[in-house]
Amino acid sequence: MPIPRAAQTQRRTRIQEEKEEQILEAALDVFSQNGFKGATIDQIAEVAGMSKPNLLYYFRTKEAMHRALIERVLDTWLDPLRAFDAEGNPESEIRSYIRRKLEMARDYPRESRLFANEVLRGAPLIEDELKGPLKQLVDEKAEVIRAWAKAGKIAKCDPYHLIFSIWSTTQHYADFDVQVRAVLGQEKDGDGRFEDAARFLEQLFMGGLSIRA
Amino acid sequence: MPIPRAAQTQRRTRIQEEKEEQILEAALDVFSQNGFKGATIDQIAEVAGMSKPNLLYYFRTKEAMHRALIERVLDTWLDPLRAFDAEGNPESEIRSYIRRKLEMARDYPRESRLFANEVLRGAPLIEDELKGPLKQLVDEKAEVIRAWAKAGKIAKCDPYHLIFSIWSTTQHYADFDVQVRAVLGQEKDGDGRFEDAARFLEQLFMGGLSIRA
DNA sequence: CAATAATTTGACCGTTTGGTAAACATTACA
DNA sequence: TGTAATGTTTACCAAACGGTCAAATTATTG
Repeated sequence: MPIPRAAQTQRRTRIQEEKEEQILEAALDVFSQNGFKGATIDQIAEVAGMSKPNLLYYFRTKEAMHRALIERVLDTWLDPLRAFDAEGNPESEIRSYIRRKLEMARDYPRESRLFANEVLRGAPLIEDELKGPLKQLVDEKAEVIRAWAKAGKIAKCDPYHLIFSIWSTTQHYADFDVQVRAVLGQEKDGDGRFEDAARFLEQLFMGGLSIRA
Repeated sequence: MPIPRAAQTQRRTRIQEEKEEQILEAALDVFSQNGFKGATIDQIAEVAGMSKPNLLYYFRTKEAMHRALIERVLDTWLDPLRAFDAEGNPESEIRSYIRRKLEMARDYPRESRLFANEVLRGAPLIEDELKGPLKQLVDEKAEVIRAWAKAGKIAKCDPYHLIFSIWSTTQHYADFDVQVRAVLGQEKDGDGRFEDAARFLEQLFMGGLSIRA
């Protein structure tokens, strides 16, 4: 048989592992910068260092590539929120959640932009993920926050919007990086802006939740 | 002469005004949802209710359309920040800035997404605007905030990151609307989420800046 | 109303794009 | 080592795309 596509085989060969990894790495580069429609298979193939048909041997369509990429990244993307611990104390939990999210914006900006692009155009590929697993996870953590508020450990506030605001403020430094750099100017060009942001955001959220440091 | 392009003429006819308006309105729809590369001229023409060559009679290229659109929108987009008044008192100024930005996210989500798309892909068209006029405006307002902090009217904080955090938290409700809806579920489907968001954000920023309400 | 300028359209063009077919090369394994 | 499965490449296709052109239509004005 001439066409046993990689995706159809039962066991994955060493080559499959390597090449798929290579492709997804390249795809992350291209998709995150140009969005789904803006990215071309040729571009991804070039970055991955292989021919277009070879690439399509591993992923049958552009959409299949995008889907595989997003699903893989989504999983690790939510790790910080999953680490949010009901048993811990509010201050350190919220503090470290902000810090982790900010570190992800600094260290994995492509992943952040990939999501931003996807959500911006209506999240056609991950709608179910958002309404299902994501909502469930957020519901769970929102309950934790609400309990903290009820116990008087933090100020009463809407836990959902608290989570949204942590997401947005931290991811801003990845998604709007160009704008942030432009406004801050060249003097603050290294990763110093992340430290400043961390300091500010801690102050903002600790104060906003009436937690004195 | 057969081709006196609209853009080249000295005076604008009534028809030119109307059609260019029509086109930019349609372009806003399409560009904001699909990004620059993802949008097609045919799509815009269809939404605008005219033929593709007719559209290209008013804007010679897709990029010209995009540029015209972005420049026009950018101007009104910064109005809330411009309204930021050094003479006013910190509490009401920051409060109303947040409120205005949130209203814009609610009432002009397409404009917000247009920018998000543009900045996400590196802002090739507005790089100069960002580094010039925008930076200048932000610098100016940052100085106002810094003065407030120095006078003890608000807590000491990095004014740039304060502005970034207001931008990100408010625009989040336009740019990530799909995600917000998915997480909040259907029960909170009307514009109620904006009121909740406004309440939360006021609490967050007033507390974060040590302003008691 | 005539004539000139402005606007609109259908047909078309070259390029880019996502994807395929089939021949060729390599690897894994009996 | 031979052979079947896996992997790679060259050449190609149809559709979509940005944009052009000349002809037809409509609006403006002397």
